[in-house]
Amino acid sequence: MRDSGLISTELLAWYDRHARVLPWRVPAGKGQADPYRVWLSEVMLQQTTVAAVKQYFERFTQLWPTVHDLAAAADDQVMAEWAGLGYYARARNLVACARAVSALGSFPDTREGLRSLPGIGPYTSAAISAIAFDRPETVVDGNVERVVSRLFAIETPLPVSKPEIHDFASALTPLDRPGDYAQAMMDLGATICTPRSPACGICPLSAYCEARSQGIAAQLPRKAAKKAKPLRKGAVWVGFSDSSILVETRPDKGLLGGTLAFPSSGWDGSDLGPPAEAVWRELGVVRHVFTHFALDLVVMTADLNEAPRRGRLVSLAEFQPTALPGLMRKAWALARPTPARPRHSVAMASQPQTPDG
DNA sequence: AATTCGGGGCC
DNA sequence: GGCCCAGAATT
Repeated sequence: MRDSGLISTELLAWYDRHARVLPWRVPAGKGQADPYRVWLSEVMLQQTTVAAVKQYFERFTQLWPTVHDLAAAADDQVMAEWAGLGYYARARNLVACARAVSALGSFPDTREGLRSLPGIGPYTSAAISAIAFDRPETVVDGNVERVVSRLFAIETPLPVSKPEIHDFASALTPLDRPGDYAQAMMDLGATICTPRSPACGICPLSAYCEARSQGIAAQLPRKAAKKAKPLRKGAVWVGFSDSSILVETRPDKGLLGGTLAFPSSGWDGSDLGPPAEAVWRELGVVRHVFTHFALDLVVMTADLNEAPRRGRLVSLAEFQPTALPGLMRKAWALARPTPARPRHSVAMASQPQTPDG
């Protein structure tokens, strides 16, 4: 059963006046979106804020203007350019998807065809289908979940309410301008129907909002309680040899999979030792918070005189700290040779350093 | 249905 | 310090 259309009509009218200007977005009525740019932005935006994505999107489209360019890129370079954005399985899937699409010749133009590609799930397949191909697919992201939960005053907590939300969202989706409509819902959620204090006073849908009439908008959607994050501990070893530094590429599977890193201990039960025999000294502790646990990582350093058991030596001239994920950048910040803490200084006393707060 | 995946910005 | 973010893949 499809909605009468009042809500989508009101929303599209609002979007025509207040749409956000974004690097991957084509203004309404100004031509058709490039599926490659839509796809790239959607993957980058998975669980990631618009502000964080912007610079990465500009960089990627500059380096690789088409899906064929990206398909031809080296895995290591893509991983290096993705470094810092998080959820690195996205980067590995990005390359795999680009190569599959390049082999096909172009992006599939249906939700089902897109859904079969690596890294493209229920949300992203619907979003690309709607935005790039103007198909009336039901696009449900975190913004839509919030907007719909409030419009219909859905009290069932997430994620149990997902099917119900999808049904309401499906009924709202218009046959005309579904791509603009999908982006309008997300703009509304991002700028007006916000999580904590929604701006109902200027919302174009306030007259249709059941939660607003009940005065409970700010309390929806309800969510299941979250588990507490455990604190794990580990060590990372930043070894130097002449003008080289010891690094490794982490296994594709698991945390920080496929990223450039310094050799580290396990921090989930496994117990790897130092990557080389050396006199290691402690530089401090870095704390890093992941999605499901926090980590205190002791940063060790040494000058290496023997061949390392694992990892590889790369010259400091070629070493690119920007290719490191966030956690390893913190370790680098402690271990990095600086004028204040030179590597080879006989004058430097071996005073213990205080862990950063 | 629950867990595993990052990182930053904002209250 | 917790919450949220244009979620997907795996179990």
